[in-house]
Amino acid sequence: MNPVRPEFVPDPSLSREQMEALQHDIAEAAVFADDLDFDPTDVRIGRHAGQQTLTDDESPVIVGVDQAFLDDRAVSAIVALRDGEVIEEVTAVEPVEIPYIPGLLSFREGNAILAAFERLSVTPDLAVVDGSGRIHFREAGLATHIGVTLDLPAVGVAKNLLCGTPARSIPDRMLEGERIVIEADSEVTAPDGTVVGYAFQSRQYDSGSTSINPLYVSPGHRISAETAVDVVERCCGGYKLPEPTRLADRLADEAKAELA
DNA sequence: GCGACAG
DNA sequence: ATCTTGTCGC
Repeated sequence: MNPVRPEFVPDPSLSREQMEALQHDIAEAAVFADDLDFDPTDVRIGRHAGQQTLTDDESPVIVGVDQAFLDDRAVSAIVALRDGEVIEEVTAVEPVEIPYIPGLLSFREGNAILAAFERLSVTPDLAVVDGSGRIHFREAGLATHIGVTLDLPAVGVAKNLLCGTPARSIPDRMLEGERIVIEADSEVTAPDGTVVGYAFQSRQYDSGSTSINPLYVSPGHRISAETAVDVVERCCGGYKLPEPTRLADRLADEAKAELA
């Protein structure tokens, strides 16, 4: 698929000010409420896979998106799943123009991701992107940028919190399935207290001294914070990361190995 | 000025 | 994200 909003395609040659201005425009175009063409409860990946009661073409197509890097090149990988089964895999390699800058990640990785989407033949119902969505200084993280540019429902899944404040302190050990609201604070453009995402414990050990950290889930586009977590939970299959992300991560590593 | 900061 | 073997714990 191709950009529906070409004016939002990330241009790494922009000045920092221009990048931030574009993010403000993207945030205004973003929809942080459910506007999905499928029923979230029909997402059955991981442990729910195969228990589908819908016909194939009624099951939502979920794509996982992840990147790997080699020198000054970014490898973007997309894995499309329907009812827990891989139906398509694509990769794309693009040169990276700028270094990693907190808050401007989409300008570093965005073009590789969009190039991969151009190679994708199926039309996804939802994208699970590695990184933040609305949990971002200007409410325009990678998942939001990609989602709005393609007008594709998207959720952001990050392993660390970029900004925002947990409604209650995150304990050393969260219980599996537990959720803690992440609210906007003075560093986020949204009014203080706005729910911009959730800390979500997708997996946890039964006991012991070691524990797994939660995921930070936030809406990217056309989905609410609550539904974003619901669908991510339905995408998990016994591991910390949702299955679409794990598969895309592995595919990106394999594609990277082919480059070396 | 200080601290904080997805991948 | 990436560089990397063994190793501690379940």
